Amino acid sequence: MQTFTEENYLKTIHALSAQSGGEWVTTNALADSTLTRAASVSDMLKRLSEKQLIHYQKYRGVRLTEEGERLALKIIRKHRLWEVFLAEKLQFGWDEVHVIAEELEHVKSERLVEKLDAFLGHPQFDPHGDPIPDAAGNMPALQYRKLSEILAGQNVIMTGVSEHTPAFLQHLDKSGFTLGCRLRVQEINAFDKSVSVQIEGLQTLFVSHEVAKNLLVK
Amino acid sequence: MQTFTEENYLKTIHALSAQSGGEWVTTNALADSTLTRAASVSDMLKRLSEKQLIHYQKYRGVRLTEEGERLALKIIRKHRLWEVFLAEKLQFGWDEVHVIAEELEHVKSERLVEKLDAFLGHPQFDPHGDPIPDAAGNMPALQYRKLSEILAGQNVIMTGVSEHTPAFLQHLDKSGFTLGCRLRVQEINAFDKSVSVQIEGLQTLFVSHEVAKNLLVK
DNA sequence: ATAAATTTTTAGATTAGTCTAAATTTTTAT
DNA sequence: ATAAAAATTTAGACTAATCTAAAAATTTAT
Repeated sequence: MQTFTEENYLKTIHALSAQSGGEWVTTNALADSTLTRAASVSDMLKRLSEKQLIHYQKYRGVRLTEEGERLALKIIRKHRLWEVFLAEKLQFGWDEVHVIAEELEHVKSERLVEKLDAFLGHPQFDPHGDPIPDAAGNMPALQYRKLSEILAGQNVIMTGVSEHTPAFLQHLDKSGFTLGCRLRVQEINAFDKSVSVQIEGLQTLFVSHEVAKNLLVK
Repeated sequence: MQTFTEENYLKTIHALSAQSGGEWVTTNALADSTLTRAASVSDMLKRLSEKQLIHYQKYRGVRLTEEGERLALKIIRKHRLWEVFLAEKLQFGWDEVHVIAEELEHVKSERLVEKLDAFLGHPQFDPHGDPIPDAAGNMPALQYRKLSEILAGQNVIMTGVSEHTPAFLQHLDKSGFTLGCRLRVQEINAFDKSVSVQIEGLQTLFVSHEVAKNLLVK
């Protein structure tokens, strides 16, 4: 049985590892993500390594063992299912669900997760478009592109975001972006790579390259 | 801000205090209820006292301050709302909801509680018939009697239970008792005080005095 | 009313998770 | 290739929550 904190480390290691394409995760990267000091991370890595949840080589970094991966995916599954619950059933905004799900994800009942999943109709994606692993830990592999990579004249559908901060999500709300909306890229500014986008049914607007990089489409 | 453990102490002090009709709660009673040792309780009482959440007199016992009471009621509110969610929305049995709600009750979002309350239709009672405090901490005062106090020949409605163990609740399930069911007390055994009860629509059955004491009716 | 029994508190240790400061290892730059 | 910089680990300390064993206070029983 893992503690709250251990679960958070596993989740963070998984995220950083996925983000870097399967690379070994470094102590400092973990310290940044968990808002602790490198020394604290070292201590925790020793503990997780003893529990066989990570492969740990001093000074080199870590990656999850199979068991660690399994546990991380369980936590991610719970986190995303709760996010769906909060957004769809309780009408929370997509900018609000993450913080609350950070607590709910640690509630420890298998039956609860499976019943919640059924109650929600076995959703495949969370309110940010992130895929929800199934009970066996299988994650719907999704191929997407960044809006910043789309050529002028193309039509796409918004499928997700790669930045989850409330500030970013609220900005999208204000602009009129919602998951599933149809977009037409009209022009790309050669100088600053900002994009002029037409959201179907709404007016055309300008999106900075910074924003476009974090908007996922297909 | 309180820790998980502090919240549990407040909740337990509230329960023991209510149970004893407002008496000061003793260290040993708390040790029994929280499954810890008296020494640990003493330590915690000192801490809660410093935080002004309890009135604590060494060797005498404790009771909640106004602030402590307010917090305890918030936790009880959350606990019971989650129990309703688990039973009504996720189809958990009334013997299963308590353990899971023990974890959910510590999730810290005011907005979450209020939205959950609205989603559930502002329920007044949890799946065991216990009243749910409102956002201001007001608890619907309920008057009930124990089935063991009802005279032969009387008709009553089952409104709650005063024993929440899975074993007891499963026993009631097997017998056919459900919240709100109509009961007719047919006879009381003079020797062992066991009660013969007719559950409306079902057959007559015998209930021990022990069980009858924990069945609440009006 | 005082001795015995019970309850409660204190003293001192332990564990998980954190910290700062110092030591060590690895990487980078010349 | 070696010195400087950066990253990581170790050492030692702190807090919350727990424990056991011993001391102190209260209650009970004669």
